[in-house]
Amino acid sequence: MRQGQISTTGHALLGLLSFAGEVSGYELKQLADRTLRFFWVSPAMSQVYSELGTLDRAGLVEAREEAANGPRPARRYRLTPAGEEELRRWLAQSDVGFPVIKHGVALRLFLGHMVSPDRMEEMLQRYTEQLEGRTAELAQIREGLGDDPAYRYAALVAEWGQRYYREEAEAVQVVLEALSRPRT
Amino acid sequence: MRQGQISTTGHALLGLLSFAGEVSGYELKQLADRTLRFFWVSPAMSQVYSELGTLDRAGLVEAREEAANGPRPARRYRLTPAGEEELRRWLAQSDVGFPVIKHGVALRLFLGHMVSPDRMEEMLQRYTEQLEGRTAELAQIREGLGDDPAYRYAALVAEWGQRYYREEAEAVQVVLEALSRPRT
DNA sequence: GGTCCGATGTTCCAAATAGGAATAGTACGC
DNA sequence: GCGTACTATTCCTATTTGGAACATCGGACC
Repeated sequence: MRQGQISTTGHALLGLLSFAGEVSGYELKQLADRTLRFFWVSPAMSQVYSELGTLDRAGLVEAREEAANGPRPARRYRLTPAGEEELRRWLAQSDVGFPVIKHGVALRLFLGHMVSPDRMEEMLQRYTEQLEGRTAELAQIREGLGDDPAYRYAALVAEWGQRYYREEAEAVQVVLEALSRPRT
Repeated sequence: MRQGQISTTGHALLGLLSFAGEVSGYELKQLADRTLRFFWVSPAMSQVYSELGTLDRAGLVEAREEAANGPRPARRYRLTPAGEEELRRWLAQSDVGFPVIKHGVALRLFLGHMVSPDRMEEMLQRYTEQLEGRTAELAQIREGLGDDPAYRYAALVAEWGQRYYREEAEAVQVVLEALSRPRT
């Protein structure tokens, strides 16, 4: 939890800023929802703002107040050289924990002895549909990235994600089949 | 976040208690580390105890103070009928969110433009090793479950997990190959 | 022109979670 | 008899979540 002062979320936001140029907290949250969400928890609105405050005080991002006479004034943030340095340092040094999953479907399957077969099947079916939706979303994102070398790594992650969703869908089918077989 | 008074973690603990019989907070945490951890966040020690307190006050678990003259006295908890009912209700009614992953490896791959190729490869290699370790752990657990119908669902989850780890390992290999190809 | 709606933009608050440190008693090997 | 590891619980702090509340702007619509 402790690595200097900046949390993992803080570093993730620095990472997004390294793509984004100059954005408001609101836009940063939207960017997180379009990217981070697929492999990390997209931080809450409130956390985006409080984290930006922390990063600002640490000199890792720079805020620019928009002219008050323009449209909707907003504070826009961008990465500073110190911020980029900190991000590189973190990427090089921080230890990479094993992924943590909060898998509600697996949790409920685990407690299957307390769930009606109908409900279980419905749940798995619904998950399959959600997976299709996600796959489509990700496919569209992947397409949008093209083969622009600037998005090389994002593309790799998107492809990994698509693979994962496909595999999950298959795994669910296997479970459904196992459940439909009468237990010995 | 709000579903009566009991959090998701609370319900997960109720679920574990439905397997465990009568256990102390410490044992419950250990059980969570051996089971829940593979598909959910294993709650912190402190949270296990505070959650047990909440569940107790709600009448969903029952505490029994061990005789003070015995060995290490411990408060042991077991599920009450009301607790089982609540668990069934929750399983039947609560909505099942799409899984959330905190995937440090994917996060760092996403930010690959700021990571040295060596570090990236080392990280992916290390993840592969961790996956092998986890697969072995899970295989052992799966074996321990045998084909006891009492553990039917646990076995399904364990098999799903093994599948997932295998797939992750393959996906990492694909990424490693893509990275080793010179970019066009 | 006025009015409603949805998107933008930010702050605030309460609760849940995470991650350990601190504290103790007990068992067990040596 | 002593050190070490395991059992057991409590406490503290920081992080994270999930929204409500507030305000402003741009268009759509009548």
